[in-house]
Amino acid sequence: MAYWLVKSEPDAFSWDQQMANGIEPWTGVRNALAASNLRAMAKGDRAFFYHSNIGKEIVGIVQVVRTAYPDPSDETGRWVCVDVKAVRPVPKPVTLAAIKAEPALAELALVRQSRLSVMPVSEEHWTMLCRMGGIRVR
DNA sequence: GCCAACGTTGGC
DNA sequence: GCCAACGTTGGC
Repeated sequence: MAYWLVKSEPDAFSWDQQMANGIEPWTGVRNALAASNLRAMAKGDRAFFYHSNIGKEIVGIVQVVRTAYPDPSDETGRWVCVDVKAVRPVPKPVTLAAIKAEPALAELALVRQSRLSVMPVSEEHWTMLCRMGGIRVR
């Protein structure tokens, strides 16, 4: 199982909406690198749900329930989306400031490439971020 | 195929 | 609201 981080501006689509809806298509990705990350997702993979611009923190965890398929919001047919399901909120949201303050997370794509909206997260980073968020791991 | 101009994202 | 980073577009 692989781990990811996906970003959303809460003004456009928030974690509260994700939890209310349950399963939701993750649409609107229009960046080649982010799209290739979407294509690499497998069913059962988990992803952090991050609020960009407002909040700037990891607020929840979702699970991939459908792998990449043509994004219905894209009329050119060139871009893809996946379906994700809300798994659980993060009890103590992990802020960008807290992530930047942790030297072991300096290599995280969220820090290194701030404009990327879909990115992989290593298992080590995933575990660390879960613990920072108040989720017991193993 | 290069690169300047321009647009967008997202942190501050 | 500003601006740095970076992706895209279009002239040559």
